[in-house]
Amino acid sequence: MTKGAQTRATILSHAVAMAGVHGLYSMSIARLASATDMSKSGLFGHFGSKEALQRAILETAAADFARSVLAPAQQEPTGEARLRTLFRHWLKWLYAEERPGGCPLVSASIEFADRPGELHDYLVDQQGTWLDRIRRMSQKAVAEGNFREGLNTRQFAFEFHSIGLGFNFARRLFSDSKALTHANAALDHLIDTAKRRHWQARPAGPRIAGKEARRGLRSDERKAE
Amino acid sequence: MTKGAQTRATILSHAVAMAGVHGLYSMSIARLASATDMSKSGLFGHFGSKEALQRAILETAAADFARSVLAPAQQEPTGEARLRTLFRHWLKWLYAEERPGGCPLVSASIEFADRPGELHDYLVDQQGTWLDRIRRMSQKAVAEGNFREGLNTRQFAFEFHSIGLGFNFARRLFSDSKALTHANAALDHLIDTAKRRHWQARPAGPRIAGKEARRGLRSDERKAE
DNA sequence: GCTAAAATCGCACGAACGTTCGCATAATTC
DNA sequence: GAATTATGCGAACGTTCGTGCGATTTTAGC
Repeated sequence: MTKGAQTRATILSHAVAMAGVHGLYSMSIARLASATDMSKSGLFGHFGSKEALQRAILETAAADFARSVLAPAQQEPTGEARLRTLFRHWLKWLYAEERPGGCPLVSASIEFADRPGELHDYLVDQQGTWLDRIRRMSQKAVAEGNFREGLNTRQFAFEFHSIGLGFNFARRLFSDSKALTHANAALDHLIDTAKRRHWQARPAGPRIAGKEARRGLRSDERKAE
Repeated sequence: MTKGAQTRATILSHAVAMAGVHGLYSMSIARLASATDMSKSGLFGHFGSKEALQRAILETAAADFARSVLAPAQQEPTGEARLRTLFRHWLKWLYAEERPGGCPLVSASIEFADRPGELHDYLVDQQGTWLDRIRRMSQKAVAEGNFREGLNTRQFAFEFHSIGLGFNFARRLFSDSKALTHANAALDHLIDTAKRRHWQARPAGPRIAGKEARRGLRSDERKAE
């Protein structure tokens, strides 16, 4: 019992790293077995199928994420401070040197975005919860009066999340050493905008006319949450 | 000659779609052959190796991208209008109904971010050029006086790119119908910020103290380009 | 320390993979 | 229209894939 759970944990630790580099689908049981000094069949017995292994990998990654990113933020006071702590730990999680391949949840989400199945559904749920958590944190900052009233918190969560994706991309593909700086500056922009009572009221600059102006996207920006 | 190039194009058209869903690595020649009503060996003969096929897929995608996204923007006047047109066509490209799996270049970049080889290098180069193009367009807007002087155009390109990644993610994984609205609103935020002469000078709100304030990331924000 | 259960192994399987090769047929050139 | 080249097919290759099974070793409870 104890032994089984222990090897299982060892396997999954290697598996998360391997899935990050090769992807959940391309990662093979034989390679994973040789990385953990086990036989294919011995390793296989712990999961019963490859899909169960993939599922376990995602659950392991989600648990790590909760421990490394969510938990530290939960110990901060609510509002802006908690959001900033969340962001900081998220970036650290996205680029952890000991885990090549970046965030396995992000990689898997891209990999399974258009492939229906259990893994797809799990990822939609997991990532949806993550985005909603960001939204609720920003909503809390609104309720506390730090962020402006009427802030579109879904929009806020979208932009918050986008910055992390941009960081993940730049840091992993380009090894861009400035990515962290860019991401932090982008978060500052975002939070400043969330605070400003009327972000539309800027020093009047030349505004281009034509079809761009007709989109009228500004309209839903004030939508109550 | 003519015949060969024609079938090759047909193959690649199917291949781009298939690579978007299954990934460049997991996509198999047998499945691609059956999708194009050809034999495995007949199809294989056009490329000589799987890696050459993958490479051809990326080149096809990049050429499509240039035609669908870059070319329309090139016909607009430089500066903000061109950037907005670029963005609009980029979003359309990221979510083209006829091409499941989203942008193959983005998916492949995630897939090969940590796998060295020819494909990795190609993607680094291609995506690097793309980011640099955004940067140069924003630099043009600065030179023309529409964007503020001293704007960190690398930062601008980072944020511009991040919004697209966020859109790609939300639209594909969540089928989020609001993703387009969010992305457009985010671009408006970004461009407004790029115009404002001193974005730091906002109505003073409560600023949290502590370790967050010590990061001092603001310092490189004014870095000359 | 014995025993039942859990964990692991070696081996084999059928299927799918990328790739090769020789042969037929189609397209192009003269 | 004949000669030549380009194009595509079928069958087979060696390898790797996920998975199943019986035997063996290791662990856990008494």
